[in-house]
Amino acid sequence: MRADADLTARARIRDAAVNRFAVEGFGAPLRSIAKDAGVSAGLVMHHFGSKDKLRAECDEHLLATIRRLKRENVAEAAAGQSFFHKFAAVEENAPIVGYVLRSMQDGSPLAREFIDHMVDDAVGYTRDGVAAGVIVPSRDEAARARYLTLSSLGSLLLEVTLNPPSDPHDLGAIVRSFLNNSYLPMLELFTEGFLTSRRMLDEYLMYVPDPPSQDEAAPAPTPG
Amino acid sequence: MRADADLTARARIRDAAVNRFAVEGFGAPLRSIAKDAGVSAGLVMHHFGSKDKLRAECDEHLLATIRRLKRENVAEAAAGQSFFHKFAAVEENAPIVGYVLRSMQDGSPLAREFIDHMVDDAVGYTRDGVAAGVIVPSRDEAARARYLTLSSLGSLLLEVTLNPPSDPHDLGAIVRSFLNNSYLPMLELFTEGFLTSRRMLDEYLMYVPDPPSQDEAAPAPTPG
DNA sequence: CCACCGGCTGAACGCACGTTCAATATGCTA
DNA sequence: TAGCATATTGAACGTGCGTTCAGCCGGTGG
Repeated sequence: MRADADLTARARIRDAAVNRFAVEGFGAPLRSIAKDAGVSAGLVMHHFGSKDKLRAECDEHLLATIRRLKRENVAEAAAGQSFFHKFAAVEENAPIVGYVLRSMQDGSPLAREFIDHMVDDAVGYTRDGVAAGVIVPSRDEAARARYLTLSSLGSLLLEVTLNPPSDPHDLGAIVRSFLNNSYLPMLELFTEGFLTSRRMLDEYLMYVPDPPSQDEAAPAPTPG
Repeated sequence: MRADADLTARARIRDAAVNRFAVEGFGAPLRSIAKDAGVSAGLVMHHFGSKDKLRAECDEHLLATIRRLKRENVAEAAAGQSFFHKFAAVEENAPIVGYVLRSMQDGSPLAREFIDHMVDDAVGYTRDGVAAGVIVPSRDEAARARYLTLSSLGSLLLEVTLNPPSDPHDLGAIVRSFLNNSYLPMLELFTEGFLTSRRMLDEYLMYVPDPPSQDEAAPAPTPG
């Protein structure tokens, strides 16, 4: 609460932590974070109390940043490619993307909140798209939005996990290449589908109640 | 080598390691693995040399088991649902699934090999399905197979990471509930698509060369 | 001037972990 | 029986980590 000297020290540590966490994961040593920020490890404790508190503040700060970026880019968001479109700007804010991916990797509350936001956004986009007639309606819009979001983020997470970038700057290239490889099959699937007949879908619809059923352990339509 | 006394000790340790790794991840302490197996930590070192060697042997053993299970179930594998169908038997071999998911989570070579196998299987299944006329052809079958496999496995990984089971037996319930929630949107997407017009796909096809183009920035999934 | 207070440091503590080692028990071989 | 290899243990070592602590430095108030 003092002058800028205080704030800059805290901010430097926080940013260094975000970068280290994004690159090495949350097992990154506190001492290397401190070194990146040009301070001692003790000072980190003095300012944040513990490593967990530091991470919590990073979470909070990143969530705020993400919300701001979303608000700024909400005009450009187009239905149908919204999940990916946001990551197109990954080059400029690679640390954020890396941090979020690391959060997904260890299932932190930030990942849960981020994903829930993405699902909510997807619900809105698909609702608009369906209303505009460019997206086919679903029998369970919420389930579809969650399915599409989890598929997109999950496959990205898997790809980055299998090919981890050493330099955080490489993350942009990896994400971009992933999108390039995904775009054709995704568009094909979205416009032409995958199955030629309705048989499997119709059979499934005969077995389960059609309304949106958030269920925990319903008897699956085990074929065979 | 020797009598069953030797084998059982090694095997007990290996199985205990698989279980612990599946439940807690690969950071699980060697001492708790040893306790699960009813032996001392030193004996684990004596038999396996190091924790990494123990894990390598777990990897090897699981890959062999997976290959065997695949061979046994290959008759039941049906195109289009093959990725999921395999996991339907998750209740009986939850440790295997948990271990593989943990491997994906940290991007080990086992995960890479497992996924490459899954992609290869998907290529085969879709080829058969296309030949039989039940699956629509793709302009890049390899890319589609990889896309579908990464999406399925990635979303499952994400779901399990966000809702980690404490008891490995719960893993089956989580996977089953995930499949239940995914099945409708997946079947809808596979049979009815997502977009109502071909515009985005056609526009994309105008911009890129249509033949299968493996991007340069990404390490290509070079088969064998 | 002195006293104080917060930013800041380096050294040290304590813990959990992988690993090593000397010692003991249990066979098998000659 | 002696002798030797193997299975097994408990204690100890070394390390990396988060965290604690006593103290230094610089500015501010009295």
